[in-house]
Amino acid sequence: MDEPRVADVDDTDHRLLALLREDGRRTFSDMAPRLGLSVAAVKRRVDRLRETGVITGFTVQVDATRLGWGVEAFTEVRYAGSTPVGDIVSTASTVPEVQAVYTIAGDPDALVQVRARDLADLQRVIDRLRRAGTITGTKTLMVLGRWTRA
Amino acid sequence: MDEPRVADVDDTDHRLLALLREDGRRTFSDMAPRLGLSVAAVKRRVDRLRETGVITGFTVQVDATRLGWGVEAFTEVRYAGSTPVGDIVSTASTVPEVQAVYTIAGDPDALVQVRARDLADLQRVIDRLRRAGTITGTKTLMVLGRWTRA
DNA sequence: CCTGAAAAGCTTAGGCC
DNA sequence: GGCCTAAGCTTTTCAGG
Repeated sequence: MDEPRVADVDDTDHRLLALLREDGRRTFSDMAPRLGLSVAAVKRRVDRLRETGVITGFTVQVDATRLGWGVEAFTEVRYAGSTPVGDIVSTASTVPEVQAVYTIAGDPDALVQVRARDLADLQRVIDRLRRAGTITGTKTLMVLGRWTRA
Repeated sequence: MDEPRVADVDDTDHRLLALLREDGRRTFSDMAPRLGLSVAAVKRRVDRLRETGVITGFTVQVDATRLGWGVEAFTEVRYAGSTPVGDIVSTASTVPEVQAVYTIAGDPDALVQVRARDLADLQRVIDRLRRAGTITGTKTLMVLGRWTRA
């Protein structure tokens, strides 16, 4: 558990990660010629990047709108100083609509990313968040549009 | 281009997507028995989910901290009413540290997610954002901790 | 229209240099 | 890092419901 915070990652590793960010299902034999390496060398690098914790996993990217989850929002949460940080996270993470919880230095205390079916659903989620711990206030930012890298 | 906003996705599709969210490199033959389908049926479903735009792609998940990008923040941006929405997005997206730009209804006008090497780097990014369009103010929320679904 | 089964070709895993 | 081989996976094709 005493691993270095920053792993040794050379330029080839960065190019490899860029290829996998573009398409996480690329095969080793697809990447090998692009990187100027043998197929086995690519596999060894990917294995090493997983072992050193640089690569934490692979996932599918889904268009939530096409699944009927068309409402996106960020809710800023402020709570009493006595509330442990973990409380808001553990409560929020049980709500399926909550995608991410960021604990923040200063004001607000946390930022909660939400994906909801509709506005009534969003309302329900916010109500639920307000019941967690000793929350003193929330402010919800409705997302109109988004641009995401890659 | 006149596709339905919400695609037909049955329960098996949802279970399939859950498996791929867990591990985007799962093989069809790994998923087939878990879904109670043949290998070919799984492939056909994945192909269909891509064609209908439900699956937009596959990607690798990387621990930015281990790559030396240890600072994460959200910057709220407020700008003059005359500034077109696209301006802030097109400017911000040219900054490599900017991970995502969310345009917001109300106040603030946008929320910019940033990954920076250190605080000096973050400062540079915020300065750059402030020079974009006619920005009237920014407020940066420093991320102390994060919880993300999956 | 949907599904499942089989075969060729390709990819991966692991040992070796 | 490269090369090799066995095992496993993907893709296509074909037949059935």
